[in-house]
Amino acid sequence: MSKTQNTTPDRNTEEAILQAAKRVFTRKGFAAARMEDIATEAGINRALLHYYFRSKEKMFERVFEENMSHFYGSFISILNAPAPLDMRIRNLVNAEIDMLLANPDVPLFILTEISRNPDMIKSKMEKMPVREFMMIFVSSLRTEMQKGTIRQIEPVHVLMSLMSLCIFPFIGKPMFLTVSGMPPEQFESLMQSRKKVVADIILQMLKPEQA
Amino acid sequence: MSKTQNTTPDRNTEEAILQAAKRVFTRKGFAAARMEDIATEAGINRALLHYYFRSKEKMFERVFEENMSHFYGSFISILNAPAPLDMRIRNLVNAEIDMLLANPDVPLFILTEISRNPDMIKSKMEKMPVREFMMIFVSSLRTEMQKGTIRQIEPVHVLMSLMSLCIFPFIGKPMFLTVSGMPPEQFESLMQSRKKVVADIILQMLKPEQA
DNA sequence: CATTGGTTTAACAAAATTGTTAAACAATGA
DNA sequence: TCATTGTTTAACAATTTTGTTAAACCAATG
Repeated sequence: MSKTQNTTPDRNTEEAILQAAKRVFTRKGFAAARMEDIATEAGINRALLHYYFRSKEKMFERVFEENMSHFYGSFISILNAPAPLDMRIRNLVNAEIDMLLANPDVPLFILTEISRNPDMIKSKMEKMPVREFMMIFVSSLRTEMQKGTIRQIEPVHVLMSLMSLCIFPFIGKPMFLTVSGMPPEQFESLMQSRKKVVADIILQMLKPEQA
Repeated sequence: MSKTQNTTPDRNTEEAILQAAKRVFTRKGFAAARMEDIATEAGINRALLHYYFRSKEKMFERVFEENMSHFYGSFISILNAPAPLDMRIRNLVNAEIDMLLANPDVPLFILTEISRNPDMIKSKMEKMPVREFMMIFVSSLRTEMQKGTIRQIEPVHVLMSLMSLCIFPFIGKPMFLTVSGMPPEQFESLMQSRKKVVADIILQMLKPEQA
């Protein structure tokens, strides 16, 4: 919110509200988030939320779309870059984990909302080039298999493993910290070391059999 | 609900309500679940829910505890069994994936509720022997490392990978099906084939270096 | 310095959701 | 068959949450 009032629509206020909404929705999900929470987070009162965004649903849509971009955005560009497969995988894992460190609550948010409103995904998904990404990835694997440079393996298991290994630790973080007794500050450095671990696992999966 | 009314408290009705509550809470989470939804699912009306369980919170607690047992239950017994490490890992993965096939919505439910109410976990967790499980697992890995039968590797990464590879596909299922275009009926058989894939990955992680 | 126009708010209204109660009901046993 | 007792419900009350509005406010401009 701007302390100094303007005669033109206040982009800053709108943006500040949207960012507050993003924080609250992303942490709590649609159903548990209260308009009051968002107003407080933005430092204003509820009526103003409706002035800028007519309803809770409309605000949520904006937040969902932004988070969707974060979630899928990191994939896109990397696998197009012309580089050896192993480097592309290492780059992908690094970018993905960096994105997750910057947006740790996004995966649980996205997957929860999708599970609970599966129809939403259909429409939103079409705006995102996710399927293209999948196809590119799968077909580069198949090409390498033909050449015999990697092992015969279902590409779907490779992709599923890659995503699982990167994303799950962030979804399971609170449980993991409690169970392990690890101090929260240490989590980031664990994820940094995890970049190499994950990439190594995936490349090991692909390595031609030898014994 | 029982069609025939009794003069003694009706265990069946109570149980039927609890099962209905479990289905609804597990699919929608606490905040999005409506008492009305649960009543409808159980084939009765709302007042009866309060007759058996005073409040939404109390019903939820029962459901949460049951789901918590499912979530952690499969781990416990297996790693105690005296068998070679590789067999114990294969058994663990098989049991875990079987549990998930029977309760596909449980992980997202548990992790969502824990994220949004981290305090709850502290108290509930103490009733579950999860930490013990972790300790057993970690120390058996360390023992093998001492003996040189497995590679030097952070046990925490092994455990984290194991859980990620098993659990994440169920959390990401709706997204995954949409993105891949795979028909839902095929998901179960994918998970069956995944048992071997996951166990192989973990054992590969542990195999002494050789190249 | 008064008017103008966007901005902000407090107070209010409407809707959705949870929780309560008094009375009807159905099976059992006297 | 009638009274008893646990079961079930419809109607109601309370609370929580979302959405609306009229009026106050403030900066810019003439």
